[in-house]
Amino acid sequence: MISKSEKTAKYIIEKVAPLFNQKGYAATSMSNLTTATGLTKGAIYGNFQNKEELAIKSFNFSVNQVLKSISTHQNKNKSPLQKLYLITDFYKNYYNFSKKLGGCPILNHGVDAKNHNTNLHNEVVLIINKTQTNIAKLIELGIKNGVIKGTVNSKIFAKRLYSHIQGAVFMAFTMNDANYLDLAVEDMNLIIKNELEN
Amino acid sequence: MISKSEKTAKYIIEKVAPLFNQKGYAATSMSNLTTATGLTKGAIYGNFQNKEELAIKSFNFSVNQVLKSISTHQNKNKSPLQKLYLITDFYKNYYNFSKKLGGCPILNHGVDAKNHNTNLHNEVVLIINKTQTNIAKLIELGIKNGVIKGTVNSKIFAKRLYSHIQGAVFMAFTMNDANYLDLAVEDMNLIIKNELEN
DNA sequence: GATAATTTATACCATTTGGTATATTTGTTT
DNA sequence: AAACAAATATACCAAATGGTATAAATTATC
Repeated sequence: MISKSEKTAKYIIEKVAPLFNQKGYAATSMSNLTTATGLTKGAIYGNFQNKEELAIKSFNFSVNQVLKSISTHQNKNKSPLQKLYLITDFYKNYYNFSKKLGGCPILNHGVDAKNHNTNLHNEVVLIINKTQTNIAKLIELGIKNGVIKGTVNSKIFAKRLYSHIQGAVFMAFTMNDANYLDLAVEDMNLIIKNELEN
Repeated sequence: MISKSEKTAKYIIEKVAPLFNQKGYAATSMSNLTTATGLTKGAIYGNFQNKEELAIKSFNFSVNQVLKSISTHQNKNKSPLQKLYLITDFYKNYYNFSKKLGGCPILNHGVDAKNHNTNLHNEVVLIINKTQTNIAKLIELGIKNGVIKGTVNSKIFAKRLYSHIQGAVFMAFTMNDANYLDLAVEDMNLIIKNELEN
């Protein structure tokens, strides 16, 4: 049984997550939150300890939207190598996808939280590490299966891949030009082919 | 002859630029500016129309620090191809370099200004376009000189290169790990060698 | 349907916000 | 040094800040 407050808490997060994503932690005011939700401060503070807790839960909500969508996309193929290609393929549409979330939560909170909220920033670092670990695991599995070269350093490759992606995400949003993502995906696919494939 | 106010205006910008860079436009308050400068609001508003003008001039100050340093670094070699390598080489130390500025002004303001100040954001776009054009020009010159393949699309290559760099900058700062820059530089040098060199 | 418990709205708090008008200080010219 | 101009400090503004105490309304239990 889902309680009333659990429902409103979820409702608040959904309405508020894009705001934090766009404006950042410090620049998102309580009045921004009340107008976005149509609720009052009483309702918000009744469901969350403070602005920080709400911001962190909102960030995790946004990130989960991304991670779930990547995961679904990856289910199209069983091979670890093909799953890597499905990651890059996912980012082809990431500009439009993340626009609905108010931009890329990793990029935006990564830059913003660094100087505004340590706990939120730690959360960003956690997610990045988790994602990179998942990429590294795919590579390790590919090596085990014999489809990926055994000489590849999986952790280093994951860092390179993720860095490459986030660069394109930043450029796409800042320049309002999704082509940066297409170019990066092309690059990454070539790198995967040349460096990973056996 | 340099007037008193010109001197203080410069002084204010120098003191204030790292703040805007770190905290972003909206989250940097007037009191932040007065404590950072040791001056009062009267002095600041006497030299700048408003917060926006100060923020834009601060951004341009920070960016010029970067551009000047790249330019100096590039003077080490005349060849357009080698000048490209000197760009990637510059970014090897960019983590420590830009830390002194309060982080990468392009990255930070690119993300922040997008949702806080249109004029400031336009300034960021301008600088990125300018930088990419300079890279493209180097490539064009290299093609003319016969050291770079004539088949290369200079503008596309500039986008790829810049995107790659900024991704590493973002990751280095967010993860507090300068190694991302080393990895990206390695990647880019290889791409330059394989795709550009005749 | 009355009572108790949970959830939301209201009213308020001291502090801070960006910005301005004016007073004071500083620098320059004669 | 007097008079003037330029630059900075002070005092103030209404509005907004994050947060809280409490009142009102809603929901759940019996």
